[in-house]
Amino acid sequence: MDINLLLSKGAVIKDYSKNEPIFEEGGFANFYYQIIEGCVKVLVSNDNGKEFIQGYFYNGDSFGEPPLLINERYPSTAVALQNSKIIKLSRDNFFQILEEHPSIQKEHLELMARRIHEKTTIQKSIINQSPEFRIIHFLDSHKKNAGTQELIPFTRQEIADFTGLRVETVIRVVSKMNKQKKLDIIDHKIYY
Amino acid sequence: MDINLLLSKGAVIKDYSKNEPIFEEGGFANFYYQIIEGCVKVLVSNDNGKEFIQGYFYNGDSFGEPPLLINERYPSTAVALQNSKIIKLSRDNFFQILEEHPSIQKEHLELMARRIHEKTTIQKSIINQSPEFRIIHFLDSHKKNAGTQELIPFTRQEIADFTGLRVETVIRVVSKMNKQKKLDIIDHKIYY
DNA sequence: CGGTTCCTTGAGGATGATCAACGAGGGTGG
DNA sequence: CCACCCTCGTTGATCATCCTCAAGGAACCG
Repeated sequence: MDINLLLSKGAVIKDYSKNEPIFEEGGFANFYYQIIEGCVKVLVSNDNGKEFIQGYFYNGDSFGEPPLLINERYPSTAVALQNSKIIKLSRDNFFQILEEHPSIQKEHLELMARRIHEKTTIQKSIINQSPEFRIIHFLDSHKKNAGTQELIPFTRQEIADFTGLRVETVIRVVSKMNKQKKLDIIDHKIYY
Repeated sequence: MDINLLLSKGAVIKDYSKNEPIFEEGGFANFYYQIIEGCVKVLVSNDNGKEFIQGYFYNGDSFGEPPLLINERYPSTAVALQNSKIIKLSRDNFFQILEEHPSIQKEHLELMARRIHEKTTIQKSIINQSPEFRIIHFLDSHKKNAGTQELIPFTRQEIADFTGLRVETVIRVVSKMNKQKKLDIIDHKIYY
């Protein structure tokens, strides 16, 4: 969404430092957040501290809208992965923008639809049980261009957190896939 | 959404018989669907035919919008659980309604937000691994009123399909929970 | 060079899936 | 009314698999 529009409605730009939480699981949703510069991770964690990554968000992305739209508590936590500039707008003003700009509302509707679609395919890959299947789905969904082989910019721990697996499992599966020529590992880096 | 409005835009009412598919995984999304009378199950299935239920939908509910909104293929399948009357509207006319009625668009935005919220909490309960945890989450989310104990109107197979577990596991966990007084089983029926 | 962070390997164990078999109830048609 | 067939619930035994725990190696960075 246009930053000037946000500012004109009273949005403020806030700096977050690396690892600083932006909102936390269980808290009420009072703001619309959009990244101006930096990177944000949204995750749910379970009782043992194991975390499941919902997504990474970058410049221009908004995040955490669903609880804001339905006046619910956050089921997830958002933290800055680097020092980041984030613009935040209060709920009332956000709703006002949606009302005044149907095209923005439409954009958000499509965005929500896209997130649901993503979540459904992720659920599918998780239910399919096999760790290899889950990892392949993760790799596929993070490829920019089909066809060409590219470096995967994620650590094994991150892949584990995205797929709900454990690091060791990811390492073993990935190295098995390497032997089967399903991907390449060069200097510990994964190419797929 | 108001049925007369849908009809005025050229929607048609179609009868589906029990177990008849309404749309299928992999197919393109061309219609908006809303139930007039009956019941619909939306599910994803994996390679072994195991199914994971996304949700049941009843009178007045719409379903299958996300792929329609973003012009994608269905990741899931919808089937009628009983003989049902369903009203369907082509994509173009659906979009036209959204444009002409911002309040309807807003409703759908909120609906999508609610679905995301649900999915996130379900993911959370699945990642939390323990079958008991998953089943408790399912039971909680299907209770009408907190506080009072009510009959759970689902078979063990359905609970299994909602939670991604196997029937036998559900049976064993539920009967363990019964022994631990976390719920009651009377005449094979579950009260929670 | 010392400290992170990330990657790797092995052994062992827990647990849910799988397979097989059976019981119980409800509805239907002969 | 009874025999049959469904669907649903139940139980036990076995198995495969991923998690857990523990330890150490490799790469990177100030």
